[in-house]
Amino acid sequence: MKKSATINATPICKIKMQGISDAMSLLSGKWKFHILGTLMEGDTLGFMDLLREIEGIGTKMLSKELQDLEMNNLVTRTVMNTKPITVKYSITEYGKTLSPLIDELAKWGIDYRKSVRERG
Amino acid sequence: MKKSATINATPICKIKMQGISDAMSLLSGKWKFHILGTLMEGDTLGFMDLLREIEGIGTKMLSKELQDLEMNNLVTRTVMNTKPITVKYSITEYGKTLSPLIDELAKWGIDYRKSVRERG
DNA sequence: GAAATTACTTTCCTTTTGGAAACTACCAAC
DNA sequence: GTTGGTAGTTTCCAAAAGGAAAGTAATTTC
Repeated sequence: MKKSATINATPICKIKMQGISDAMSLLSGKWKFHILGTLMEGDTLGFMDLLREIEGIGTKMLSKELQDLEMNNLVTRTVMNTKPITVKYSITEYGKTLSPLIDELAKWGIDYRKSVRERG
Repeated sequence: MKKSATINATPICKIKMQGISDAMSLLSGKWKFHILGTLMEGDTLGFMDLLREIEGIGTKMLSKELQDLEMNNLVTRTVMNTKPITVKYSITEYGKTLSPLIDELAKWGIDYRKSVRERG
């Protein structure tokens, strides 16, 4: 008799695994959590503000990631009627639902660093 | 006066951002959460078991990701004295600390899918 | 009119990631 | 001795991700 999947074949696990895949498809990449985390702290920030806040990011990646996040309704982009024009980015209400996840991630990372230091 | 980072320059934010980077450096990639999630359900599983449980993964990626996870003390690999030899993989106690994060991720992904369906 | 600021986009390049298929190696069953 | 199961490794390749630098375009300041 040929063996097949048993654990992940249960409906509950299948849904959970798909949830993981779905979440990762929106949030993967080097910068998304940093951008979202910064916008959660800063509420509304301009493009150059974000560029300055997020250490190491370049204009191309920032622009591309913001577009991705906007498409997925996690961030809003508003062109202000100023001279010179400015653009403000904010996190959406829906984007704010990521707050527990981002906090968990940051917390785990901080604890991990501690645990490595303790073990040496 | 030249502007510089204000939000992420605060010590608390710097630590948080580093936490995010640290966590992501261990957990990035297409398969790690799936492997860890499966091992949390299945407790101890052989290589072929994991290959069967995790839909879509191939031997190369499974092998490589398991090595990564083992190196970071999230998974243990034990060669059993059976004939033919079998290998069992389990999640470590430390690996289990990822449970809240994985649950958050899965939960958010499930909710996201729901919200997309509702909006159409 | 030259420099600086806002907000990007484009191009070119390197690195990383991931997958398919084939191969190794050991052992058991038939 | 051939098939089938264990547990991988290796090779070869394609696609995705990411970065540096230059370019675009509008306006304001000096």
